[in-house]
Amino acid sequence: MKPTIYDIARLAGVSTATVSKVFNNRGSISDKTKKKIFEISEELNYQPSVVASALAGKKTYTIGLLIPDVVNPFFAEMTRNIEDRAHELGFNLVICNTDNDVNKEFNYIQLLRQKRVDGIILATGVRNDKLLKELINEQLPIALIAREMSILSASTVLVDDFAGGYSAASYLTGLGHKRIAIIAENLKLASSRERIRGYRYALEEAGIGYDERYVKESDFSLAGGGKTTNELLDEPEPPTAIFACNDLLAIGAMQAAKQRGVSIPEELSVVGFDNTVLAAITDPPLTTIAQPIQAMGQQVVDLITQEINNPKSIKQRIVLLPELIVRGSAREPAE
Amino acid sequence: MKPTIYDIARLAGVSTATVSKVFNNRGSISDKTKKKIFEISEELNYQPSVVASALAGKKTYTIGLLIPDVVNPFFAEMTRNIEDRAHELGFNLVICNTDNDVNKEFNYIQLLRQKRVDGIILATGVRNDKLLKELINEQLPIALIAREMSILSASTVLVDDFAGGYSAASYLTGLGHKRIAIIAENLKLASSRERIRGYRYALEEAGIGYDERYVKESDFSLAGGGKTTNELLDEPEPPTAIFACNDLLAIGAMQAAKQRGVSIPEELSVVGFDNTVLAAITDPPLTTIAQPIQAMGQQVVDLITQEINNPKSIKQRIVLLPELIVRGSAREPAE
DNA sequence: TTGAAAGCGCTAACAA
DNA sequence: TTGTTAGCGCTTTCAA
Repeated sequence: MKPTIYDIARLAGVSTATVSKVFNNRGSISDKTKKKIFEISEELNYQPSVVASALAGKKTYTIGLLIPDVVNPFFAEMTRNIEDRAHELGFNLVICNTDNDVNKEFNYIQLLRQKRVDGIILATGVRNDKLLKELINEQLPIALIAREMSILSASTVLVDDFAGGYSAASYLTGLGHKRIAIIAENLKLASSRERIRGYRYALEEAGIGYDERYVKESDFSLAGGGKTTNELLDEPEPPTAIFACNDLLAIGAMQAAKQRGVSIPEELSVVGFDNTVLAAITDPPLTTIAQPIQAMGQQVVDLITQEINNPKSIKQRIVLLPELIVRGSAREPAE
Repeated sequence: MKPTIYDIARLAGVSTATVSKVFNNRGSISDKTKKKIFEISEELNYQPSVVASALAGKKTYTIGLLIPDVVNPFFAEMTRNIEDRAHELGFNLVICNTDNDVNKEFNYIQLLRQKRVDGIILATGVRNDKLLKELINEQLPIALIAREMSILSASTVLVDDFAGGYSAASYLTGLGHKRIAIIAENLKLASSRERIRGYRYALEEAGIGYDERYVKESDFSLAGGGKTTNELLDEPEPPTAIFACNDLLAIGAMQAAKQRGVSIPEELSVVGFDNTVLAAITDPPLTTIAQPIQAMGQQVVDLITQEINNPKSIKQRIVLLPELIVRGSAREPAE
């Protein structure tokens, strides 16, 4: 059998309380007993049970992470950065792929509650307001990353989507483009709407009218980006530049354009969003807006652990600035 | 406070034993009490504590997953498939990014033990034999995916690397290539050696001598693939085809070749391995060897849960066949 | 069909 | 500086 605190106590000739104190670094224990306890623990390869410890009122030291899909490079990077920071602070991460499916989200959240995770990080759009309010009432620390949730008073880390949309579009107007299209992922998302607002602001600033024909919604996939691009290029006055609201859409756009013989960036400029690993791999490499994903990951973890350690700590909303990464997929328009 | 089994029992006018039985579907309880218990649980939103349940001798229903890095698309897909299957079977996944670092591996494994996970899936090359033996002795179910570990008697799921190497190389010989190079990730890995062996076998079968100058080791990165490719192309008799042992290396190879004006596939054919999402994104799209990653993920989870549910179940070693996916990065040699 | 009670491994008063 | 002891929330055996 696995050794328990009792075994250690017995062999060291002390009480379990003493052993517990040694491992938790509380109370004052003589160096001599400490040493003895460590020696014996070492020898038996004692692994204190966080299950028992959690039941006795301490934390489980695990955090749940709900994301749509780790295969999506943006979320993979998010997961990595969150996990890194969590690990630094002594927490493990339980990963949950929801595919943005309401039922899965609900199911995972229930499971995480039963596991008594110390907190939940949401990168997925949980639309079940009732559930969420329950969680908050239950005092289960919740933090949001790259997601808005107005009804919810929860700590949040986001990127300034307006600024992102603005810098993408103004980069394109700066290059001299007049017909600039935007492909957004899901117009219901606050982030999409903000990016569009930034785009619009940039166009107006450049004295270019906002033209609804150039604003498209697409499902979140390569194929979706391609399809929408074809629609755009079929217009009588096709755009000379496309700003896609994420890298995958941008790549779909590039592929579709190439397929019909439209060369990039010569005949069509493309700008993406997210700066995932994919952006460095395409040909030409993708000019895109980088989300400071590492900082974001670190921040959510810091916010949520703060709340875990002090339930009445103030909830914060942190907005980080995105950054334009110029690579090769955009340049001045042809004529 | 969160409702406990006592609250439910009291309100339902029964004992905690009865409530426990109802939730675990054991013993025989009258429909009437069952109904009552469910109603009350519903009302209080009772979430049975798996922490307490685990302490009382049941499972934690969580599995640890050690991978080098989720950002690597191959491991992201692996993680996704494993998580999906685990979730289907009622298990959660704790994700651990080790960067193939021995210390991190050790550290994570200790943490997972303390958390009393029901099992650990290893996709990373834990080189600490002593640790591993301890785990086995401790009866902690371990399963390996895409990794060999001869000393270890643990359930294993792998792809037939020899067959993979063979089919990549024989595809290239079939196209008429005579000077075919191979870039492997880490010659210490059994998988690399097997792929090389398959490659060699195909060459010999085609009557082409095995030439050591064409066998290169590279670190696992885009840059590594690029650097190695440059070395290869600098040879007096440069290869007309490169088989890279993973997609990332293959893409690095393509990028390096393009950069020096060598066009793909006209002047240089490239074949990858893994068939990650990246393969569909490059230009030209990458011809590569697909690992049946979904089946592999499912199988490891099935193997490990089998062992979790029945500690003396027989350990298995499952070998799946890879498949050549022809896209656009390889064709007949020029002259 | 139901319940009493011991125990899982640990923590935290409180006492000594 | 160390120990006693009562839980934490659940499961399970045995009895009723």
